[in-house]
Amino acid sequence: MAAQRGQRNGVGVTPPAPTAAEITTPIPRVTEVPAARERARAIPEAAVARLAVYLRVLSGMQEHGSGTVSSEELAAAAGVNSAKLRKDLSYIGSYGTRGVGYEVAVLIEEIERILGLTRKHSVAVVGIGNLGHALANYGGFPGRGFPVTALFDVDPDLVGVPVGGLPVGHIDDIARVCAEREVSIGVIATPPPAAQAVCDRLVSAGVQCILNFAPVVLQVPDHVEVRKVDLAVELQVLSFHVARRADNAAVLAEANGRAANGRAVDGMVVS
Amino acid sequence: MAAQRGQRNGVGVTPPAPTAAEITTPIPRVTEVPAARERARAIPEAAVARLAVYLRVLSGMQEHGSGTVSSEELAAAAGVNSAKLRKDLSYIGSYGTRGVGYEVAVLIEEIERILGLTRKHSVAVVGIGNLGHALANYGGFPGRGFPVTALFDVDPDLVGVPVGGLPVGHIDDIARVCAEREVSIGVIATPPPAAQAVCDRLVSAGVQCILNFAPVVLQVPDHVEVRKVDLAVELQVLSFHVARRADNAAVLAEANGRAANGRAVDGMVVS
DNA sequence: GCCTGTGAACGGCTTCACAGCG
DNA sequence: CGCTGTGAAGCCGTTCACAGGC
Repeated sequence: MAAQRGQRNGVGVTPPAPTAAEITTPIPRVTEVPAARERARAIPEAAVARLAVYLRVLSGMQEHGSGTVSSEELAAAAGVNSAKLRKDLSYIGSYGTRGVGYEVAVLIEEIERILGLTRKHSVAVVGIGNLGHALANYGGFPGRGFPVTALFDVDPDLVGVPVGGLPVGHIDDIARVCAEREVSIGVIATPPPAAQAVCDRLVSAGVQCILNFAPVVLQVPDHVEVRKVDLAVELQVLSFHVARRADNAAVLAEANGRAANGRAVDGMVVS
Repeated sequence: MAAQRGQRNGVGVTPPAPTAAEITTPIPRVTEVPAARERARAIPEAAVARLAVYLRVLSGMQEHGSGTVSSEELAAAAGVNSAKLRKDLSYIGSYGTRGVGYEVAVLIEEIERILGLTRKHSVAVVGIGNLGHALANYGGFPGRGFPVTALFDVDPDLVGVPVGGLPVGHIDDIARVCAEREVSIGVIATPPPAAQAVCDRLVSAGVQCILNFAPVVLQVPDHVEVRKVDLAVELQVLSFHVARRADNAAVLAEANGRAANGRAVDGMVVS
């Protein structure tokens, strides 16, 4: 995956072009917790994403009645190695028992706390086409905690039509409706040309987190967090691997032909 | 986001536990191109994903009639810094002109070549629910080059029904149909419990690249490439940022209260 | 003079390996 | 003795800064 992250906006880094705010505000204000005082906020983004995966695996284990897991078991189920898993868990605290493992219920609780899943996050979906429909019908979104509370589109024929039990609103009402329903996450599922404008509207409406399905690089202020899901990119990355595989196969055929008599390098089934 | 990648299976690295193949195969076969001989295969995965983004931006520029771009312009449009862009492009060769920039047409061609987009990649979608419908209707998939040539589901009511102009096939025919239509990419859009079984079937059918939308960690052989798109994870990562923001805001309110008289750290609008 | 291409420095994530504790 | 928790090492991707050409 692939997340869209802006420049790291580290404190003290000179930005390419100073923003208006920086020029016109003579008295700076503390806007980032000083490194010394950061309260374990040092969880790598990659680890955060994995924590979400562990959480899902743990939920499955809890349903199957497991009370305890070792790092080895959990790691296998999550598709990572156990050292990485233990490191990831160590970022959120020490909730395991040496010689035994982790209590499933405890881990679930702690991960949910860290991920902020104890509070509900109201979601708005903008763009009720094929994808928007699918998203709206997900119904409450994965694992609960992300209720879809607003749908928007420009098409007048769609406005008012209920999708997934929720009537579609007109895009011009974004600001008002998002404020009323305290939307904290905006999902953009519009055609590419509309995406930036929709994004701007969401941002002015106070939405600070955006999940973007449109194949467009969104420009947003520093305080807004964007993650993107880009089908074209995913397919093209896979395409790259297909091509690489084909190339390697060609080279390997040749290599194996040449070095047919002696041992070569190392073995691994390639089909 | 976030790609699912197995252990790096580097040549010469002792695996945690030797596989059956390694134990029972006395004569190893070359299955990976030796480091010395690798033909610029050293493109970081992250760079590959960005190349796909550059490609899209470049296509837009070409339509708007631009013949040339500087690294600065292209980088801005793609949302990265220019150093990274130049580094990424350097992985595929030296196609720029010093003092001038890059020719749009040339870059497009070279990136397409590297990404393997000169050949078509036939796509099969499995699981024709909400999401599957949306994917099938994308019609030919982004930017051409990824024609959807097969749809599958278990539901007998769906089999035979045309979706996006293509009749849905039964899941039991995966192997035959994928072979016939030379499917190189399988897309899994099934409910979670079915995902692993579908994946296994795709793999036995010879599909080596999988795009997984099901919230499940797929277990696949080493030679199969899996990328996953995980809505729950994306939302939970955003949730984490919401929570972090809230925490910081609390701490900052306190900090600004305390240090109200003197300058603090550095400025940046936080809303 | 300007912009590309890239070695080198840097930083952050991953892996290792073992101390620490139940 | 087993498994967690973690400093340290290693590795890889990003950023810097400037040499190299046009």
